[in-house]
Amino acid sequence: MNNKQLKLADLAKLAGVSTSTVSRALNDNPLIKKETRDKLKQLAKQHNFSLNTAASRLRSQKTNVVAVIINFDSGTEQSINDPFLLKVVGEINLALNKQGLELLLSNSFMAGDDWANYFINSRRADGIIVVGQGKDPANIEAAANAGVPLVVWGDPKTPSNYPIVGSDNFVGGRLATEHLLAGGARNIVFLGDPGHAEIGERYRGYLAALNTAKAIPHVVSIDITSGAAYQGINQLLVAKGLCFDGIMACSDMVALGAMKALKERYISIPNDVALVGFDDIAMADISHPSLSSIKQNTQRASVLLVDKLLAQLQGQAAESQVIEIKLINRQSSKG
Amino acid sequence: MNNKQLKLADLAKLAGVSTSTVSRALNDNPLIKKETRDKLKQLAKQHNFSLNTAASRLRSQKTNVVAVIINFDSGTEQSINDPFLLKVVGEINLALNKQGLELLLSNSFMAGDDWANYFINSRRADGIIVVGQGKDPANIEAAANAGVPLVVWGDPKTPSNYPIVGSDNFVGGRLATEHLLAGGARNIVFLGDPGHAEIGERYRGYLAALNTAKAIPHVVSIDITSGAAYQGINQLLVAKGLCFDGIMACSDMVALGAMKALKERYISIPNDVALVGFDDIAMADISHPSLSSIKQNTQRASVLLVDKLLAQLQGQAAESQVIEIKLINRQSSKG
DNA sequence: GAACTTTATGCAAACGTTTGCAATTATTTT
DNA sequence: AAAATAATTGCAAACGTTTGCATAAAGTTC
Repeated sequence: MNNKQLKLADLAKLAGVSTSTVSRALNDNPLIKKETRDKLKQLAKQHNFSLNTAASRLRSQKTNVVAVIINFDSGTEQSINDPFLLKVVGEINLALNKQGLELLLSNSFMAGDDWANYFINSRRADGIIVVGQGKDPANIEAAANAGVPLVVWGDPKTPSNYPIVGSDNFVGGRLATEHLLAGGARNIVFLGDPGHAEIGERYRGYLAALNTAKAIPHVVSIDITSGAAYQGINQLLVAKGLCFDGIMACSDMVALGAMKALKERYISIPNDVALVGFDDIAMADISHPSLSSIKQNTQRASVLLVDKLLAQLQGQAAESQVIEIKLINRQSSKG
Repeated sequence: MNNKQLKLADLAKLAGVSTSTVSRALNDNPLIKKETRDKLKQLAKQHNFSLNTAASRLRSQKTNVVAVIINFDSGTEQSINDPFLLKVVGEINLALNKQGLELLLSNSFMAGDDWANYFINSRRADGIIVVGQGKDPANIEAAANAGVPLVVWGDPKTPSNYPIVGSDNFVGGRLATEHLLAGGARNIVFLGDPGHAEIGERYRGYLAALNTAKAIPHVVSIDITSGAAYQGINQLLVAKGLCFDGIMACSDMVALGAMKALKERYISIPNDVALVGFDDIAMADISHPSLSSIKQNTQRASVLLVDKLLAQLQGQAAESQVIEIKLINRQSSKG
């Protein structure tokens, strides 16, 4: 369309002012008289001008970009398809945009192990949001130690030198388990891998609740996928029969996989086996029977993540923070 | 950690060569002797050096970034939560990474209406991938007309001056409907909004199949959400009773919403009502009964999208391309 | 109305790469 | 061994902003 790309200097010439004035005006610098600012902004819009971010970033040493890393465990089947993690990314995107920041979506494949280097030294981004603690916090710690502005979605109770925002997974696990116990379940299976940070907390909550009720724990350790859950419950049923009357699943997708296995064998939910998931994804409400779940307030979490990152970018400290959780009682468990 | 950020000039001094040599070496320019290249790369790694992308982009006028825009219809409830769209974004991310490109995740809120200006003139990205055609192609067309390298995930049969990669939605709609007819259904409801480009094609495929079979169409137009589908089917049942024996849903999430409404009323699936969805998301296999669906090969599509964008970046033309689809026959329909 | 403060603008030097061209060195040819 | 060619490397000029400092204009105070 434009045969030649307009630059700041051209705009300045058009307006009969210096480039510094235009630059300041477009950045809304109060050093420039209000009416001059408005006039120049108008002119810029009119000529379809937009600043060259490369030049701007080079000079100002600031990118206004935040890298979001989806931190999958390698060797796990939990994939880019996990609806919950993707939902969190979506919410973070909105929260960032609201602050005028952009989102560079990344993963360990691209970023390698040295995140400080890849993102910050290279001026790709000003800070990092990590979604998911994973099993091994080495990369996160290394980045934090290198002084990178960084926040993590994960379990906020984990000791760390970087802020973690997330649900109180221990309480969530305990709440879900107490709910199952209250419904009359005595033999409750924990379905998930306690080796994973957040899930481990949910597991300890589960243990605590069982302990109080003097019930016996039983864990079926699986990947965080519905397929693995389906197989896990199937195998358990084949091997030991219906030896349980409750399942506390580490996520909704996992719960739904288990639900399928139960339904296929005409095991009544919640009468024979009661079931509680975690996350409260859209499908929890749509499944039949609908799935009781621990709702995580991802929207609030995303806003907090961004706030805390912003604080760090301005040189302030930021603390980990727990997000409230809520048990959503649906048909899969006895209210 | 490092109290001072290393730059190319420092590295050059360390190695006793000029900055141009280091620059060329790190970019693997064959002008530099192989062993010098290797030595310098080694040195860079050892000193944890990484290029300043801002400077590099400014000078080379290339960003190696691709903007991905999730193109929601405004006024629609289809949201950032849609698991299918997010899955596509995930796959695109992988495909881009494989080519050494990075993904800037964006949406209409951030980018406004003038995408050429916001992304390209400002040197935020080299090209754009739009996920979803939406109801109104004005923004896409404007960008394409401005000469922006651009590809779209959508219905490839749509006439356009930009390449669209996607499934053959017409054939998909026809296939699904024929499958329902073959199972004995005669009164098949189309559940979805035909005003949306891709869904419209599915609808026309549905009509074609019905026409051949001399069956009568019936459309329930709803938003692309499971909640809307649940309500839509519920209202239909209340108003007219069980006046249908098949549902062709415009997406799996929609189909699952409908399924819930049916199950709640003890309408047998597939005996009373057979059901086919579209997308083949993970939940289709996990729901009970499992959901027959038209599988879209998103992985292949993503690779093609990236290839075609790359072609444009190199000044070559690229054409729209149809991706094969496949009917996945599960329990929700009579095979 | 001179001395001072406040407000508004311009000058010019960065920011850290990449790259056309020139210069040097090594290799081959005559 | 000189001349010609090929293989490496270095010089220095961009790329388009932002910003500290200097300057000019306007307003205030005594």
